[in-house]
Amino acid sequence: MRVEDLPTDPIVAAWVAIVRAGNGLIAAVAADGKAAGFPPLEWYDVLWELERRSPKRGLRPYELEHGLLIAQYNVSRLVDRMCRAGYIERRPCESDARGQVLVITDKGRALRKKMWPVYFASIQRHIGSHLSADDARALCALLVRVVACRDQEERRPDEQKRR
Amino acid sequence: MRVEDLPTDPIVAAWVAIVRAGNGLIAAVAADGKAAGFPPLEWYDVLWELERRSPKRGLRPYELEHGLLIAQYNVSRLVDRMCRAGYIERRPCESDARGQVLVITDKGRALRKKMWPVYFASIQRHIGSHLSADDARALCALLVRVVACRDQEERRPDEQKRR
DNA sequence: TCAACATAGATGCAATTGCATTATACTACG
DNA sequence: CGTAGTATAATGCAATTGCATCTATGTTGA
Repeated sequence: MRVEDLPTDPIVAAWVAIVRAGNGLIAAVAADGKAAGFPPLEWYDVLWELERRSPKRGLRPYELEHGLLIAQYNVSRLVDRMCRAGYIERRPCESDARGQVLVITDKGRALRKKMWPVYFASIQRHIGSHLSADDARALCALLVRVVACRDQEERRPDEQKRR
Repeated sequence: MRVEDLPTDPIVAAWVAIVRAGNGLIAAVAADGKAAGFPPLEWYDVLWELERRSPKRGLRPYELEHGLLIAQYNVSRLVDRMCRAGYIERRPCESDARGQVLVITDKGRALRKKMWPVYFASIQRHIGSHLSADDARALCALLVRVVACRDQEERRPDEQKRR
């Protein structure tokens, strides 16, 4: 991708650049993970959410849904697969009989620990080798503004289509 | 998304921010398109590539593959669907009997023309209302560096896993 | 208290994607 | 030339996703 190829309207150019960079990076990092024989990138995110946000507490599926921006029916099935693989566990939820609490297993913790160095190296290679720490911070600052604002907007009116 | 939620390592934070922003924006803009009754976002990209890069020439499927970062087998089937819908056409390729040339139809041009204002407004709403033109340009400059460099790397060695 | 409505999660079915492989045509080199 | 190797595109089949709907439980208010 070169600057010259982007649309002249700076906002539209930003849209194209974000989408392209996002897709390209995800594809590259996911490919490294797969080459190492790991399950999908997504599984890492779930394991990480469960591990850090649940010292003993666990997470409700809808919290995963919101945190990772996965559709509800896909959370349901992703959790199925990860339970079947033995990386996480469903437990009944004491405060709400409709719900459940998801907990990472030892096997899940072990997998996450094994995955991280690979993904870390991949991220460093694909991003870190081309941006300084300051560049990276500047990039974050800009991106955070876009996403933070968008969230607020969408959470206000009615909230049925979240993705 | 807030800066405080990002990992402390600035490179990893950039990775998270790019992925989150990319997914979030795509979901938001795609939702607007769907609400307007349009086919998937992806179709717009194909129509646009064909329209601008083919005054009379058309594009080879593998050019779409590289340009839009879609896997070869998915290009093949995406083209099927869009042909069936009448928005594009396959034509035999004169210089290479294995291949074909894709061309946008009048119906396709009309669809793209109808889609653009909707997507443009959506992009403005989700990005433009939160970034100045200069912010947007700065963002592009940073993202382009990441992606441009990554491309070069991956095109060098052997090139089997592209997206 | 109970009816009306909202929320958590699962699921049937169709559409799409990923993976592996195939068919066909081009290219290069002995 | 002829053959080994490579590039273009398609496809069978399994896995995943999207959409619509469903069940069960929680919440609210007359």
